[in-house]
Amino acid sequence: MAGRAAVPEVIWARPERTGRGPKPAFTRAGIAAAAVRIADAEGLDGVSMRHVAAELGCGTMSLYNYVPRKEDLYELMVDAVGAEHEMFEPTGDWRADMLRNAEETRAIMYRHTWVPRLMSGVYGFSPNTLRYLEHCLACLEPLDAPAGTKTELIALLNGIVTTYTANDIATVERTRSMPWSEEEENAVRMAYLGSQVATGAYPRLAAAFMEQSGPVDLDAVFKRALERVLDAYDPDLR
Amino acid sequence: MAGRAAVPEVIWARPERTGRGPKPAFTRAGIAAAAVRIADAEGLDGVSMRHVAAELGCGTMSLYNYVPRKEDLYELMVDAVGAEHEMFEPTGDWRADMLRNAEETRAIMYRHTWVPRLMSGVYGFSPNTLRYLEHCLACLEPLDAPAGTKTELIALLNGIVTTYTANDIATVERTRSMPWSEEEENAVRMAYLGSQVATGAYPRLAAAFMEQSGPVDLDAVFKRALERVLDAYDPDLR
DNA sequence: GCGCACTACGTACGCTGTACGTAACTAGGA
DNA sequence: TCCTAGTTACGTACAGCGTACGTAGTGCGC
Repeated sequence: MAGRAAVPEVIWARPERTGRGPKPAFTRAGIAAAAVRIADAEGLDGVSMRHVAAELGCGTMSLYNYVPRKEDLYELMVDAVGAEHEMFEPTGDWRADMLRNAEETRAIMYRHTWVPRLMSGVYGFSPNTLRYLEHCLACLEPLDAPAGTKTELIALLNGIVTTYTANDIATVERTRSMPWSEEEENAVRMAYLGSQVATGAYPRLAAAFMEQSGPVDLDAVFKRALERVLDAYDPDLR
Repeated sequence: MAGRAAVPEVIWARPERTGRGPKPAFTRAGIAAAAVRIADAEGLDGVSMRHVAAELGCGTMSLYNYVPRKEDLYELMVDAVGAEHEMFEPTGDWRADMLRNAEETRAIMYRHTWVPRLMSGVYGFSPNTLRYLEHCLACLEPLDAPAGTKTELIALLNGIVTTYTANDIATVERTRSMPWSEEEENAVRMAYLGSQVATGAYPRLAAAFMEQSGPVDLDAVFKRALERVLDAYDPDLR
């Protein structure tokens, strides 16, 4: 093979196989699936080139025939879960459709808690990302607005889904290799937060804390935020 | 010392020093500053326990007296840049104030391009984070809404800042240890994107691409998104 | 049928986080 | 005042990481 690329490269621009030589034993999809399986089971930190290779049943360095850098493996993983998006027929109600898209993205992240951690490092623009973008634009067809505004809305919604879900999920990933549980960690953190608020150094924060009774319904908060943003882009409400 | 904690721990709940034994040679703030210096200069991947220790002029393992786990070092770093937020006197115009807060967060991220990568792994609730939250609540005092709605608005705005800025910045961090420049990488990626759109597989995306002439003004896009969200929470507009 | 592009993969290097053990130091209690 | 227990400091060591490089074998295109 002799030497990795000395020039930037998009893995999707690489043909999956060229004619010459022995038939490749694996496919990109298969590799991605293996990596996703490991990440789901052991967390993102369990995904090492060695581990993925072992899961596939090949030598570590053989993987590099398919994936030039580990970062590209991440790219493959994000694209793979992107395939879980159901690209339904738009109903004509762009608000409902976009809400559904957001809920689905959220569900994907809950299924694959490592996704948010990869989101801020990955290129974007993988095949499934592009298909999803196209799908969103199809859903937004009934919305009377310039294409630029539509893509801005899509980005905004995706951003909200990511940040709202990421914080909720982070602890799952973080505690995976720890000798204590997610609940224990959350309890300790909440205790600390309570002690800080109780010092009186943050009066308004304290008031906000007092106001809320019982645990926050994250799902409701999430939905409310989405509705607000949709409102902001709805011509019928302005 | 004998053994690290076997129970979850919030580093901020740990007293910075206890009475007994030799005086500590370093402070949390000093350690955080060293780590931030390295991350700014070499990227987040340059921040290793060894490297930070060397920057401080002490043995690697001495660091562990101050920072039980590397993750806590990240916590310190995020808190340290949080101090760069100017906690100005609220003007009474909550929209303008929140816009200013968002712009400042964005500026901080541009100064420290590694921040977004840490955002989705870190606890939150560090001292400076709490101070910032309190400050935001102070800015939102004139807004007539329940405290819950206000915190939701703050979370929403922060989320938008993070996602919008993260994507813009990711390439900087990614290409830092690569033999090619950020511009080269972006050019290659845009070329790929163009080729994909040109296949005709994504007609609506293609249309959106055609519509836009010249490079996107990211700053304008960012500001527009913020304004929309503020609209959505402005009682005067509903 | 030759050659070359390709796959496969073992070895090795420099790096990581950090467990553990030991030596030096100093504040608090007797 | 001295003793001791808790602390700091830090060298060594280990398991694991990404991946550069070299070699051996395979099969398509000329």
